[in-house]
Amino acid sequence: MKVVNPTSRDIADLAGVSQATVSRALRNSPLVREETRKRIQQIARDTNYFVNRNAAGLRTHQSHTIALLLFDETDGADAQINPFFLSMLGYITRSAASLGYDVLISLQQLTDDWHIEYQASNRADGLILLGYGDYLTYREKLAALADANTRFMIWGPAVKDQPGHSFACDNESGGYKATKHLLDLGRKKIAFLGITSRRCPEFADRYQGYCHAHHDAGISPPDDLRVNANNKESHGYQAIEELLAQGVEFDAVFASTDIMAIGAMRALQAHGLDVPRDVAVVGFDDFPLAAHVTPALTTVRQDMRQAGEGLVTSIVGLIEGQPVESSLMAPDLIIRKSCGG
Amino acid sequence: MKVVNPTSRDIADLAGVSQATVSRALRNSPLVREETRKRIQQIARDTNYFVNRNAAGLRTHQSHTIALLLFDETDGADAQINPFFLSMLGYITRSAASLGYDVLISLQQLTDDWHIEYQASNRADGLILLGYGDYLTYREKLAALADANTRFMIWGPAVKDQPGHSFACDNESGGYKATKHLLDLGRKKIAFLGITSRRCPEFADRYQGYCHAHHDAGISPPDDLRVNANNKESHGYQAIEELLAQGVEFDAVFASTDIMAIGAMRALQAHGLDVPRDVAVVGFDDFPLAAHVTPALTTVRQDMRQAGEGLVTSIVGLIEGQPVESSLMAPDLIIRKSCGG
DNA sequence: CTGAAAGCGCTTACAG
DNA sequence: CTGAAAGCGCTTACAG
Repeated sequence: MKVVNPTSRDIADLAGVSQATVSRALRNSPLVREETRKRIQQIARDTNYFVNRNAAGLRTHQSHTIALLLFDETDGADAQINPFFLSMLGYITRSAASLGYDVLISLQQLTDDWHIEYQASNRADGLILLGYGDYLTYREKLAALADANTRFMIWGPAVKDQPGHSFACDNESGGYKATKHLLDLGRKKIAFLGITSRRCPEFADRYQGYCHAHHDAGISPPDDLRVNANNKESHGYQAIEELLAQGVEFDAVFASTDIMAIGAMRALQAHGLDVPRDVAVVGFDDFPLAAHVTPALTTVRQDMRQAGEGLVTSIVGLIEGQPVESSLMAPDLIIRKSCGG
Repeated sequence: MKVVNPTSRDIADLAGVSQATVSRALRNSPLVREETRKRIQQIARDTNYFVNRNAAGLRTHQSHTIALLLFDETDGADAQINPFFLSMLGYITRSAASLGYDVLISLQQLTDDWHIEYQASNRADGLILLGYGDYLTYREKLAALADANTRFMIWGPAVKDQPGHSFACDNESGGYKATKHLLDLGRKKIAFLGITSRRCPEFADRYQGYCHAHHDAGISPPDDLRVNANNKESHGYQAIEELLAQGVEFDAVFASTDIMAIGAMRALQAHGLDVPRDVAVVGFDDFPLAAHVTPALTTVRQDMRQAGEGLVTSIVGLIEGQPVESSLMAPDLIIRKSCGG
């Protein structure tokens, strides 16, 4: 009973059956008699036998592994991952496990030459792409992936003609809710922080929601209150300083992400302005910090659990040949303290 | 030039050499002539060929993969991972990548039957174990892992006779620094939050440091100020309520983790006590929230980068047969606002 | 420096 | 229901 690294052949010898029968028994094939199957499975358990994944994978051309590719436009020095994406990780891992898949993670610079390799090398059956980045660079890579018949799911809005499938929250609706909330509270001059170009579809969609809410309120969205800012705290900070330096008046800020919102709050506070009395602030994401800063940040929550599970279900669907549609989930406005009211 | 899923044989045909030569060329074997090697590598690039990992792994009995096993005593419902461990993830992934290893992640309940399987199935060459848990349950599992000749690194203190190797910060020194800081600020009655039993060696070590600092100051550590608490915000909260309910006096709190510290701060504030004026608070970990709560938390920082890299270097060393020692890194006291001073 | 050949440990048609 | 056999795509002794 004591074999060092048992193979299915060892189990077969122990059970007095052929190796093929062991293989069938362990995969619960109906072709093998129940009594035989149970006996074999017991022996496998007793000997700590586990099917060699490399051998099985080589035969079946499957790895039962999903590669999670996180990319970020951050500078390579710091290996800190955007906490917003990190919070999805647990859900992704768990739902992958429940469907019988392992999760391989990889951090990539957006500029890296990624990664047809994961699937081509049979390390993963499919990819989940997570990150905010420049859509134009991004898109080229997606096309290359699609060309290579790689299966992948993108976290992000379904952009017209974009290769592959995606899953995201309804960013426009989120932007609308955030802005309407501010408007309903009587705020008149709402600054928008984020990139509005089509290079960043999620931010652009949030901006669309912002505009839409203004129009519905009979206001045309003020152009001088739109500040380009990247998804970094320091950029949120700078954006506010710019606005202040220009002497533009504003009584609210809608930041495209919580990270920017927090930078913005700090800048406001550093300049002696009270949040929310002088300036109300809304973020987007509801990342872990949001509830803990002072004042607690009102924000648009994306349900990370739904996101993680949706992404995994879809990629597994793609892998297993089921039809998959890109889809959107509805975000919720989480009202805390940063808008007063 | 257009092959769908090329194998080394396809590359061989294209290059007019044998398949063996392709294999050698791609592994940069000195056995193949430079000109030949370059030509083959070029063809591989042009055709998007990547070595099939399953086949290579089957031959070599290596996966070039590290499994990262995160376990937590949290209830399974919530798949949120302790942000402290999450912050190590980026560093682990990057340093693994730089050494040519992939990272597989898995969440486990401490009660799960883990995971000889990862190595036995050839999915991973070695394991990194990350989590706080009950040492007694834990230890049994470690012994099973060691029995199965699994290579693993534990994040945590090297406990006497514990199977395997570990890497951690010097928890006792950290506890000492935190407590001495409080004592130096004139605090006299310092509550300790955490489990002090040997079931939780890291917390017990932090407590040792706490006692040690008291002794060095000529004080014997007060026993009625020691409250058992698990690594959850709610437990930190409850611990303070208990102390308050009992009417024990205290002017400072040393919590074994930032998570507990934050729960403690909230409880204090909820009861109208000012932090740090009435009660100073120190945490441990310097997890992402610590700098952002109000007042910003003074805490003992464990260098996550050093931790991640240390863990990876060690497990790769173990995999590649180099001698590896368990070791400790020095933690730093990060002074912010929660102790005044 | 290169090739022919064996074999890693499985899965699955094929035959019975 | 079970077994003998082929073959997945590599790596690496062995021979030249």
